[in-house]
Amino acid sequence: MPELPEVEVVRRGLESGVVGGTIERVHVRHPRSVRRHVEGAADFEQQLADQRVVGARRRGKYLWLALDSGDAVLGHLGMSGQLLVRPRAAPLERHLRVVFELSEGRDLRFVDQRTFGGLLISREGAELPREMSHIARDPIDPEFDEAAFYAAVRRRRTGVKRALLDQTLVSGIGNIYADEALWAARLHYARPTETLRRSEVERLLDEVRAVMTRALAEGGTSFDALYVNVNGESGYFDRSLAAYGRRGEPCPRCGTPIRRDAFMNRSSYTCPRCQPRPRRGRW
DNA sequence: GCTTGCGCCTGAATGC
DNA sequence: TGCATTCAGGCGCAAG
Repeated sequence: MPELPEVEVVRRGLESGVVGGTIERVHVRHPRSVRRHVEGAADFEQQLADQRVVGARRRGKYLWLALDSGDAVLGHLGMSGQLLVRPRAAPLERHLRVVFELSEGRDLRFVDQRTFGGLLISREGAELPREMSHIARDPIDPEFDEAAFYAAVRRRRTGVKRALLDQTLVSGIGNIYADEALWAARLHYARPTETLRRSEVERLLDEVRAVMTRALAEGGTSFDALYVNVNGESGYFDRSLAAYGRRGEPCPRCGTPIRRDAFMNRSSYTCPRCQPRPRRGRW
C-alpha cells in the first residue's frame, strides 16, 4: 500500500507528466471515489473542465494538483489507489474510478481497487487545502518541528505507536513503517508516550526518516515514476523489512522469532527480546 | 478536549 | 471442489 515514499514518487511523476497541461474533461466512473466532494460527481466533472495544472504538491500521504484558478484537486490514495498517466487509447483498467482527459491525447487515471482513496476539489486550496489543515508535517519535511513534536507526544496519554500513526502529530507514517522504525529504535509499540525521553524520540524519528529515505531511494529507481504497484505488496518491501509481516522469522539483530500482536484492528510485529513490553514503573 | 474503536471495501488466503 | 470466513489497511467520525 502506498506510504509516504510511494506518494512522493507519484507526486514527482505528476510534476513531470501533468503539470503544465490542461484538463479538458473529467469522467467520474465510481461516485464513491469523489464522496468527499460534497457537491457531487457532476459538479466535480464540471468544475475541472478546461483547468490548467500549475503544480503537484504533497503533505504526508495527501497529494494535490494546484490549478491556475487557485483551486486544487486534492487526493488520497488510501490503500490501493494509483494515479496513472496513460495514452487515451490505452485499455481501461479494471478498477478505473476517475478519468481526467488531458491535452495532447493523454489521460490521468485514478485507479483504486478498494476505494479507500478519493478525490475532491478544494476551493482556493492551491497552496494548502483547508481540508487537510489538521494534517501535521512529515518527518522528512525541512520545517518539521521536532521539539514541538516531542512536547505534544509527552502530553499524550497513549502508546508510542498510536502517536506515530496519529496524522495530527506527525504525518506520513503507516503501520508498516511504524513497526520498522520501532524495531530499529528498540521501542515496544505500547510504551507510554509520557515516559519517553527526548533522546528516545529523536532516535525514533531518525529511524522513521531512515526507513522512508531507503524506500524513497528504492521506489524512485525500481518503479516507473507514475506506477506504484499496490496489488502485490510492493516488491522492495519484502527485501528490506526487518519486522513487519515476519511472524516467526528470526529477528535480523538477535535471531529471536518475531511475534505478531493484534493492535488497533490490525497487527504489530516486534522482536520480544529487542523490544520488551513495558512494565509499570520500568522502562 | 482527548482517546478509542468502528466501518468503509475488495480480493487473496485460509478453513471446513 | 466449493462455499464461507478472515484478513489487510488509512481515514473520518462517533462514542466513550
